[in-house]
Amino acid sequence: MIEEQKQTKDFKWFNNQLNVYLKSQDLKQTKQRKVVIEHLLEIDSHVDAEMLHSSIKTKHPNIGLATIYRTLNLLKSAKLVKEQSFADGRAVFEIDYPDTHHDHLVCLSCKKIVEFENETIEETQIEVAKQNGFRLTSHRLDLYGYCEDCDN
Amino acid sequence: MIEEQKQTKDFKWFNNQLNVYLKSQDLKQTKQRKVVIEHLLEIDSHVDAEMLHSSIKTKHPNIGLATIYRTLNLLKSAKLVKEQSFADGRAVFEIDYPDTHHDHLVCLSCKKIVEFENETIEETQIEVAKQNGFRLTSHRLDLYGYCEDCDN
DNA sequence: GTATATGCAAACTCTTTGCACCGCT
DNA sequence: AGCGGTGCAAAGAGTTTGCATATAC
Repeated sequence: MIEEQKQTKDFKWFNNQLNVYLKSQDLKQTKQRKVVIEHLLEIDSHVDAEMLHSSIKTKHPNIGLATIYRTLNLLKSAKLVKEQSFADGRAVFEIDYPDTHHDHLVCLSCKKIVEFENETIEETQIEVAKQNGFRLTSHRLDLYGYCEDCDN
Repeated sequence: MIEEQKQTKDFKWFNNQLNVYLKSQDLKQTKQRKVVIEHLLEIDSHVDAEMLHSSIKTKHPNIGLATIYRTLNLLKSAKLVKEQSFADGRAVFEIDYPDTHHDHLVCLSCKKIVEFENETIEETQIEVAKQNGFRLTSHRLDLYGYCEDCDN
């Protein structure tokens, strides 16, 4: 129940953010876009377009993959989701809650992903960029290793 | 001249490493593979397959793109090159000199890539991992922003 | 001589786009 | 009513693969 409340709350917030963006760009809210948001929030971790589409197809078999891609790109423009591309070429998306930047610790054995934040690393990154004449806008840090459970 | 000596030296080392690997796997050394290595060393930075192919086509118009891909994958198996995919989905390759870890600063405008090393970040990463019960084995850090030339 | 490598083109995967129709506002 | 959105299928980009031929060992 608590989960459900949280999801409803997030959905309202997310949907509201999107509406603001849509209005500012003279775009429209649609059933399909709401469905994509619902499923993004339900999954609430890293998904690729295909996975999201399968998840949606069960209840909404008529929503096409192209709409998923178009909606994800729209949400990207609205800065509501982030895109990351991994070594195998697939693009992976995750919700971009504002003011909640985090990096990833990935267990190579059980694939568990732990999110973390570290102020020292963030600050040092800005400094490194500055030293090289760059103005930093974003970064990506993934740490790979073995978690307690898997490291014997 | 110094550059040329360096390249020759690197080529011999690289070629030798590859020969060891090829023998261990009952594979063969070929003209094409040597050409790919030469050009990889000459470029000596991040290349995608297409760029490498253009660079090679001038002198060796008969070497196909498929061979470039096959050779890059071979070198990856031999742990002589690393593959990274950046935000746009293209796979980018670089020579993997042993014991030379570095991270990347990427200009979002001109796509220039600057390599850097930072001891503070490396140490903090190990600590963060430890705090989360992880034993760290590797990591990937990409900083995105705009370089001096592009940031106006 | 035999197994691997190559070149070419076709196939494949992921993502985007063109077009006719649908549905917000 | 009008303009943006959708679904479908086709087109694109990047990469891999099948096959006949060439070549290293």
